[in-house]
Amino acid sequence: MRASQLHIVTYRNDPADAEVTSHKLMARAGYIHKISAGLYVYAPMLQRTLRKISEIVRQELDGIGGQEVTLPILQEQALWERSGRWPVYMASRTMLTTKDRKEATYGLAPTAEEVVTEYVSATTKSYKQLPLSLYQINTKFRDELRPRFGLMRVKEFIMKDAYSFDADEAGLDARYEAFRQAYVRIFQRCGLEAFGVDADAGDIGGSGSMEFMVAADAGEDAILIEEGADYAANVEKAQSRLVPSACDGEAPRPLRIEATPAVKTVEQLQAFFPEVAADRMVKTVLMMAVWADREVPWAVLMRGDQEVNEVKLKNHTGGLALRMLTDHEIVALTGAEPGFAGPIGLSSAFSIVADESVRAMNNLLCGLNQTDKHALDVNPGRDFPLPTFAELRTARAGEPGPRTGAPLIVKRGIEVGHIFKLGTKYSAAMGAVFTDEGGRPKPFVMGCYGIGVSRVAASAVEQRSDSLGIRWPVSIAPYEVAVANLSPKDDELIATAEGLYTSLKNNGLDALYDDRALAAGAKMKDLELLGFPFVVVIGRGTKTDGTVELRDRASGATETLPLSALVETVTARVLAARRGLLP
RNA sequence: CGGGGAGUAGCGCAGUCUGGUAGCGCAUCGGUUUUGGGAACCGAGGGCCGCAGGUUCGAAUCCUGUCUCCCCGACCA
Repeated sequence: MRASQLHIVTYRNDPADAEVTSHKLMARAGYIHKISAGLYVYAPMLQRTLRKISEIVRQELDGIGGQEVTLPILQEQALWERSGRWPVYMASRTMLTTKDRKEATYGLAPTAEEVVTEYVSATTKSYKQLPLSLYQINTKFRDELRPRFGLMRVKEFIMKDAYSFDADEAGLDARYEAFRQAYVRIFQRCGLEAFGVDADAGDIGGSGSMEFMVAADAGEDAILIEEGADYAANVEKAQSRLVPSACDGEAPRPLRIEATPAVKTVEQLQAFFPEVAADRMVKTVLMMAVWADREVPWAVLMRGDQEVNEVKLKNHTGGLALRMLTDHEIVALTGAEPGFAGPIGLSSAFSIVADESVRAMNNLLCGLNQTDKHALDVNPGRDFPLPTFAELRTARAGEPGPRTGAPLIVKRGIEVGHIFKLGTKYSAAMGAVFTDEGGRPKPFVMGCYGIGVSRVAASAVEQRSDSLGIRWPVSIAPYEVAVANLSPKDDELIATAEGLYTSLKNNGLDALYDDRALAAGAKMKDLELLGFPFVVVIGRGTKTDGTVELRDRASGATETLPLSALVETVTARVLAARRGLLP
């Protein structure tokens, strides 16, 4: 293709509202154009990249028996009521909704478990039709609380969503593993350094789930990694070994109650009682678990030097969402100002749970629901009833990992894929059954598998860019090689450039001929910003000694080659790069 | 939704405090000269100063309301 015929629009300034690299570069290079918050035009050049990513996804999923379908984006409320997810998505307000002329309410697909389960239920009646893996590459909608970072978090995005249906758990395990391996290959072929981590299943639900992360400083997720132990987990899910407190198992001392005027936080308490370390304190975190039709206040007892993990807590409560209590609610429910809640004399309105870190503590310091007072040398079981215990702590970098005890390190990551073992969550709820070998109805055993296609493109930019601009992997670059003639008025050089371009195209390369009448510097800057993996430069040298330059955008290397060797060399390079990305 | 910031030409910004004919750089269009690292000169076009109301002889500027966008938190591919 000739660059002069393409809609290429680049800018010299970053857009003022861009924060992260991929947003800045994609906007400057004209790949995206914002229409409103979280809504972007994908320009023609980006469309080529998205098409290539989609094609890699198709090849790999077809390779494990996936079949492509298209599912409706408009999904009626009644269908979501049957799975029980409508109130969940209403509570988190994740789903955009709309009404038709009959005032029937529809959700705009954030994901499609209900629709695909309905479809498979209606069309799949026998175990002989299983296993079945269906996927689509389609627009998804999420009413994000805060869209940001360019294509990273948007209201409308392209997702590949796949769903597997098996007769039993063993089948699901096999399917899940096949998808996991396909995902590894997909991200590798897209030129991304991605790795799998243990993850929370969130609103999708199910028994097991793994996220695929691209390491990048701009990533919104924190991942804890136990080196040498094959353990990596999203901080939402990560565990660590607890470092014991000095007070664990101490011989109980008599209870004391001290006046602590206006001393509310662990920090303030440490200043007030310098002899009591934070890990001898128990804080009482008050949260409201929210359902569609009710709310239940929860009190969480947590060792003073630890933090509550809200995802773990939400899962423990079974609520659809969590929120902080208002100051007014705290006073009404505990009888004390905020900052003085504690397990002693706590209202029975609260459901109470303690983190495992509290289990062995004795002689601890905590609140007793009286303003401006705290209790010391408190002993669980003696001074307040033993609560149930659960693992609710947020694991932190530096703590010993759960496998070998090697210290956890933290990395930032962008979530590009997520796979889930759903089991029978949806099929059982929606009555989606097949007939098994014994002639009995059984719910499908399901898995679901997502890849953020547009996010993959942004991640590639995020992970591989340099100060000059984007560096696309060969496999997903809009064009693999650009031929740039720096003397756009020299007929001889024009002919040379066109000849090279045609030969490269005839060799099956995805080549671009940059025939735009730009000054040499401007043209080179532009091609570097746009991120084509290889650039062939024709100019003065071509005229004087019959050489051309071959530039490798990834390495920054420039080679000078005789004109006669150029086509063969570039073709070999591109083909090698394509192969290098194959597993 | 809570807290902080911003809306002036396609993009990046100044002007607002202290009211008085709307500016700069880049981009765009025409012309001449250029052509290996974001060229030079000459000329041109482009604005409801986010929107609505108010104060004033006069509002980008002051006041009120409202919408939008960005940043920090909860959500997720």
